Amino acid sequence: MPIQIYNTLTGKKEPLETVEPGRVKMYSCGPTVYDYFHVGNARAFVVPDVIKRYLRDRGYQVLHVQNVTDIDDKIIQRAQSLGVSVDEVVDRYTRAYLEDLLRLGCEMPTVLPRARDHVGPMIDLIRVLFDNGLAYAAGGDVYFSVERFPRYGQLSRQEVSQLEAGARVEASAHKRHPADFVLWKAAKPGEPWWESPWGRGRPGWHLECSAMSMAYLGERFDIHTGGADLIFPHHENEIAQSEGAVGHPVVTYWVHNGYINVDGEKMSKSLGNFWLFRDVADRWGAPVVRALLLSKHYRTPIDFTEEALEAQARGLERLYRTVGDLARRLHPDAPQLSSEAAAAGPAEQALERVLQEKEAAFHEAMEDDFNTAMALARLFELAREVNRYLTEAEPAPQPGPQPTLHRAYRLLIRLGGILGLRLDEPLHSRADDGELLVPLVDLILEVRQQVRSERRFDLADQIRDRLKALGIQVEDTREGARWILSDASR
RNA sequence: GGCGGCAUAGCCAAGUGGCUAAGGCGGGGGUCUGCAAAACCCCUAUUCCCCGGUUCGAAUCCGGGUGCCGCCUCCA
Repeated sequence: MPIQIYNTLTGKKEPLETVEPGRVKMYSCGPTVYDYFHVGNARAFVVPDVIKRYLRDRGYQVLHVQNVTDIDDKIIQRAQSLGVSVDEVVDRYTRAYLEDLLRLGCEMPTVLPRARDHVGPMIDLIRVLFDNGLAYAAGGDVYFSVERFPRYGQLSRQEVSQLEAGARVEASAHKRHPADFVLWKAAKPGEPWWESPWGRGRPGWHLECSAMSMAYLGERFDIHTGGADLIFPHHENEIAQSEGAVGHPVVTYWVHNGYINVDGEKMSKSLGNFWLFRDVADRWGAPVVRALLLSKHYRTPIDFTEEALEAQARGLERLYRTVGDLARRLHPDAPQLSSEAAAAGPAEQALERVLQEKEAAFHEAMEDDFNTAMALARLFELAREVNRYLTEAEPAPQPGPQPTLHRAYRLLIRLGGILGLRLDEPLHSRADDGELLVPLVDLILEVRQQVRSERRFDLADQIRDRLKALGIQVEDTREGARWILSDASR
């Protein structure tokens, strides 16, 4: 079945048809580097990352461009309030962005263009817009004339006349029409500037995405992503600039993710109700944040709460634990299934069937507009089926091959990987996870096992309780004790 | 004033014309276990905000209502 994508431009799900066969070109609006990013921003990074991973799994080669906005009024303000240079703000938060992006489990985009490195192409673009009669200079600024671009409003379903009537359009003495937007902004004293045919200044915010997307992806590309708050005016203006320059549609599918809410209201910098991703990741673990972002369909708003994080953490623990159990069974040193049982007993055949079923269902979910909520549900079902096999159907441990369990393990890892969840890595990790931790805990548990074999259970329990208080959860199983890092507060 | 979205169990959430309304968390009962934890099993929505309509059949389509949210200004 072809992949279905919801297109904001048409308001419908459409089958994916790429400009070039087998190749997807995707542009995503990245961060403005003036602060650490919050969970709302994180969603806008995770969504294209999952789209990319899924498309690649389906055999597409994906070229992904995600910009870094390093020219912006907010950066200038931030530099002033911190009393440091603009360059320093840009440097600091670009670094932090990349760090947090990787921690979120996102792959590096193929290209990460910075606005500062593309002022030349932006100026060229303004020239073309002048040539096409869509731009005008006024008071040192250059504006885009929305009245000269008949298709203005197509993405957000706004009419230019209605925009005029609305109370919230930015007024400016220089604008011919209230909805006109700035392409080039004259520099005030003390602000960063670039030379241009219209004097010293800097490009308008919307311009960079037009210039850089076309620079790396060409005049026609497939997918453009961003948060729903960018539909108007950012993406509307981007369409006006790009189409106004080349004379035809540039982007096929416009994909917008829903907001992250706090107490029913949009999480945003201006409201001050934001949670920085790095803070939440410190406390709950980055995978928990990522899974929560994927637990609802990408277009639906998510209310971000402690309760939701808690529920997500508990669910994920089961998933990770299942994979950990499988890994232990499959370890060369571990006691293994007898060969006759592993060969093709009814239990193995049943499990094989389940693996196929769940894999197909996972794909069915993902190809329907990247329904990660449903895909995640199939992953949970897979884990339960594997656990059921492990607890009910497993015969006495003996050496022998276990192809079904190997397949189960690989499938979980692969499907988890499409969602960007590394199920084979620890769910909780800490800054102080040194080389020492693992052998040290193993040593303690070895001694505790000795104590248990002497049936001194009160002492054994005390060790377990004390470790739990340190965030190390010990579980005794038939094959001995196992342990995971968990949140010490729970 | 214009444009758009949402309303499904105690909580979160998938499902957009027809099989038993996914899945997660929580709760109850059980199996296993020195205990605990984990895991597994069973139970936890006769019904999808309300009222009409279309249809053999609707959570799903149409009309009306109520409530909440968003965009129209920087915002992911």
